[in-house]
Amino acid sequence: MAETIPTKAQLMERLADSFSGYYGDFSLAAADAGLSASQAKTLGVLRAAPASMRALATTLACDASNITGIVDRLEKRDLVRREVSPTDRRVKNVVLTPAGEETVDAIRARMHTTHAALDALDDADRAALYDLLGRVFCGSRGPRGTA
Amino acid sequence: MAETIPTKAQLMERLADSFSGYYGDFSLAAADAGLSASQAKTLGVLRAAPASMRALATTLACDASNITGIVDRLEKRDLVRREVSPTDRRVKNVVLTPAGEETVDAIRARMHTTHAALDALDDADRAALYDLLGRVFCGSRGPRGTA
DNA sequence: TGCTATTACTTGATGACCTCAAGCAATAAA
DNA sequence: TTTATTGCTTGAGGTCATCAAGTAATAGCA
Repeated sequence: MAETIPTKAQLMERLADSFSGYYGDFSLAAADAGLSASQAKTLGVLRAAPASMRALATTLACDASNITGIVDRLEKRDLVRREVSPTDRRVKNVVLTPAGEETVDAIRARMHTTHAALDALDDADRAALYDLLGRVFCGSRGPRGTA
Repeated sequence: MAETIPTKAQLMERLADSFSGYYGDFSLAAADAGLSASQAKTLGVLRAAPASMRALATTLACDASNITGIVDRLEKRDLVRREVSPTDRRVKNVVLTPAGEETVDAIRARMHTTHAALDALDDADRAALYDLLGRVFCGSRGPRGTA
């Protein structure tokens, strides 16, 4: 199993390649839905829960003014809706519309390369990958972020 | 170890989160070097070997005309050099300059979050992650792409 | 209460990114 | 040679991304 142990540089290289592959699959799927990668990424964040403009900017690690434009374009397509917060009239919560939800699901379903690759793993491999990624990128351990 | 087995949807979600985390770390490191993520990604591809404009476009999954602009800007900073191919005068091979190599290495070294996370893994975990990523995204199995 | 931050969001300017359509030069195919 | 293909660049048009500046609402404090 543990073949020869990769150096850290090799691991970094592989991470770069992996994310390159994932990104390609993702943006192709997004393009199929007529969306840019940034737009699709934004929808993905909102799939979990609505978020304010500020929260989106933080999550997506970009300037708030950038979010204004992205949400403008998503709203123009009825994939998303701005709702003024009832508790703080400065903040606008961005909510996915039903069409937006469908779009996210469609994009994820269309990531054929990634799906095919995951299908090739057995349960133990999937659990291991999930766990390792969680430890590396999310600081978690179990499938539910078991602290 | 194999805790409860994650569903495919959970795995997809985690891949998205992981990608997000990696990308954030990467583009921050690139910004430290005064480069955009696309420019840094291009330099990274060239770190392995020189490539023609066409090859870069294919690898980065974008239009060839896009590469023209990116390489223009990299060349303006002496990080990269265009060399007319001796065998086909249409193609231009893009080669990393010494400054370009230094820059790639500096960016990779500055990915603190990722480095810290990898440091927290033991040898077996690293080997497992390397192997799993290879199978999912590169269709390979061992540290050397053992076919 | 009223004054002063601070915060959330938007706008406008500027530059990079990205795609498409069109064009030129060099090579390949007929 | 004639024709097609390939590699790259240019230009138009739209998105992405940041910064600086502005408006509106909230929070902190005398």
